[in-house]
Amino acid sequence: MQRLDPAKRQEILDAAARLFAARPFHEVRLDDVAAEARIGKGTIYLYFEDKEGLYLSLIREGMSRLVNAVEAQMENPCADVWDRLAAAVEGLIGFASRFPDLFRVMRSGALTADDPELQRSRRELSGLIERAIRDGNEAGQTADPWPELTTQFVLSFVRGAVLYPPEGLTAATLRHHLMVVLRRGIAKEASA
Amino acid sequence: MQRLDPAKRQEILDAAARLFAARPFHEVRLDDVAAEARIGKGTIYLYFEDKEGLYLSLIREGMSRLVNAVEAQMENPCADVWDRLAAAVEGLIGFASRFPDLFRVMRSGALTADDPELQRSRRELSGLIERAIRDGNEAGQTADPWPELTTQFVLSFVRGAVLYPPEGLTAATLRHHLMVVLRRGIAKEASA
Amino acid sequence: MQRLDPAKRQEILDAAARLFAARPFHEVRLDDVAAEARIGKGTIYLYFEDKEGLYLSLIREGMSRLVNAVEAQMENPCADVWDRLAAAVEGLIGFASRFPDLFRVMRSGALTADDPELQRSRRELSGLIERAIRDGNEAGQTADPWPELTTQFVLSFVRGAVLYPPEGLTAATLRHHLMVVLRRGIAKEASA
Amino acid sequence: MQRLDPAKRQEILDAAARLFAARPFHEVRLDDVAAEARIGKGTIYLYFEDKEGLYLSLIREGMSRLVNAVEAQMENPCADVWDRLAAAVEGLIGFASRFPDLFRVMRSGALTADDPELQRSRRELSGLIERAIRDGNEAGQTADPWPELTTQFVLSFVRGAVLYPPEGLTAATLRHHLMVVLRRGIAKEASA
DNA sequence: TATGAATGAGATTTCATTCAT
DNA sequence: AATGAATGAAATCTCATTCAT
Repeated sequence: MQRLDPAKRQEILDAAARLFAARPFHEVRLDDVAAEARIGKGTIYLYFEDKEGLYLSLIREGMSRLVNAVEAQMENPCADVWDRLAAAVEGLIGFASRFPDLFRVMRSGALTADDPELQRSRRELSGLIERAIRDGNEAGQTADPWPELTTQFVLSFVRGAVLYPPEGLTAATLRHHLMVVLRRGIAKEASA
Repeated sequence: MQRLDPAKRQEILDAAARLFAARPFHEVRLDDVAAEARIGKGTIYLYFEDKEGLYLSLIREGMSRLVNAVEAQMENPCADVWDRLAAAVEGLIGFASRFPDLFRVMRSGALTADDPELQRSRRELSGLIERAIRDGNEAGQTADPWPELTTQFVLSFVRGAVLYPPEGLTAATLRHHLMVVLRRGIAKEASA
Repeated sequence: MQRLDPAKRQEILDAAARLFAARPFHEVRLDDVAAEARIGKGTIYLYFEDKEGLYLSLIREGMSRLVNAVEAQMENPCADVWDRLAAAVEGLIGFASRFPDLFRVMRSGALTADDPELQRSRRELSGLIERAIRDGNEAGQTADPWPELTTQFVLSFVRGAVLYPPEGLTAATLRHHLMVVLRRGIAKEASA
Repeated sequence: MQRLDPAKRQEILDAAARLFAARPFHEVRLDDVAAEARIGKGTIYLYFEDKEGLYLSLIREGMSRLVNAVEAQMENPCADVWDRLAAAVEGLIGFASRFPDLFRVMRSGALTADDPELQRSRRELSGLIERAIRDGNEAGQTADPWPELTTQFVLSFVRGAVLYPPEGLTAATLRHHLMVVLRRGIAKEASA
């Protein structure tokens, strides 16, 4: 699956992202994907196992890129806890605005329940945020008895805000409000 | 479409909830639904327009029940803001634990983007929580510049916890933790 | 696979026999089978797994009927060796003329190499003829050092004569000539 | 279509023989043939019209070689009838053991019913054996009322033995047994 | 000449929906 | 009202064939 033209492979993935973002899986025809990518229908099968394989590749590679993006934003591990959390949020929101279709598909969560590679990515992403909180707990900056829960909250929040954005919400406001609530919510001394 | 045996109709919905919770829409066959509900396949068409109609009914009625549950919990409008928010959270979590399959389907968000009735329900649910926060703002108990976002936060928190529950999380713990974070996050005093 | 209407199942098999007899497997479309059987295309899948399953069922059941036909012809086990062999040949030729399409498909031998049920039937059919020859050997009527080989010869001969019949050949002549050659070929005292 | 490298053409035919011997026509992909012959898929089309053309060439040329082989064995026309028949049998069995795959494909009889060139070859092959028997009849060595059927018998005998060989059968035994049965079956004296 | 990526016609198969019972 | 056999439109997928390199 590494032969052939990687650029064309990516074009197919891009086309698929646009279509899967706009319609649920079963309403996207491979004919449409081929037309959107301006290739023949059979060509898809040179690059992907089948329709589900294409969908999974899209999500897997998107998830992997998202993890990398968040990791890159948080890269300075010595940084302050709040900086690291802000970086994580920035990474998530930045990814969502740079690849809105892909993010939409990834977050719709269909078909992906039990793919091991995806579960690994999900745990990796959660791990990045959890670790920041745990470090904060140890450093005495935060006092969060349920870091996993807070992590899910951050991820769900960004998801919700990006998929169903309230009227007039900017990325900056979203980021700011999330950080405010988060800071107040789990800081050691309730911000006092 | 509303006559016939309401109990049988509900059995079909229950069966559908179980299956749609476990698999994406296009992997659930009406044959499966009929078998799960122990009725003939044709019977589904006596109670529902078609497959999508069944799915929409499931979500619509679930959403409507959820709104009612939350509303019932919050019914005393004069109550303290925190009591009202706690009641809302109680309503959400209670519903999610009583109807886990249904909640899972409702929160997966597939196929439901543009149904007007659903949008109304969603706004109604959000409205209940938003109104409590706005009342809190006016009463000087809370100081939240973005009630809609905070509402989204509450819903996301429950969603994340229910769909991807951390090991060993109980409903009581979830409720408690959410209320702690919420209180710290938007209480007036906290920003004093 | 035993539910549904067995008569309709047989009609599908009959239609398939006609088409598979006239064209090789890959040139027979399920559309054609459905049209020939005057049913909808999907109905085939109610009665058979898939195209190959239909083909296999056709051959398996044909083979089973052929074995029964030959067995029935030979049913008197005390009979003279030559009578039994003549009966076997009669059974083969009779089956071939009663079900020419089916026989043609069965003998074309495509796709059937490694089906266990078919191998069993084939062995059973061979066994009937072999046993007659071995009994003949023991009774001192025949002296055939290779009963299996002779059995294959009988089967191949009938196959060849039926699939590629020489100009002007009648079933009676075929039967007569085969028996003459066979009798002379393996009788104990070379007919002396 | 006859230029290009004859050795490569033969390699393709050999690869095709191996594959067509193991699987029915429609299960052999040109991809497989190309891989087996270690050439590019497009190259096949330089040497053959299309897939069916390749298959027909394989059988035609195999049949032609078989006829030549049998002809060569029988080349002394003045020889004794039994010697000529033994030579024919020797030619058939020798060919079958030297080219088992090719023989298997040729004898499976798929797709070749109405090719004129093949029919000519078939008649030629039959003719060689028939002529020997007719000469034997005229010379008073044999007394066979149905030389065509006897020819069919010889061909069937070899076919059956090669396609479904009994345990432990050698070419020599096969040849010997066939000649014994044949001699008894149609010798003049035998009917005296 | 040789290749194998690309193609798309056309095959198999699925499954929501219908309807005779 | 209830059923499930029957249907066929429409989907996925295959693979012989082409053609730019």
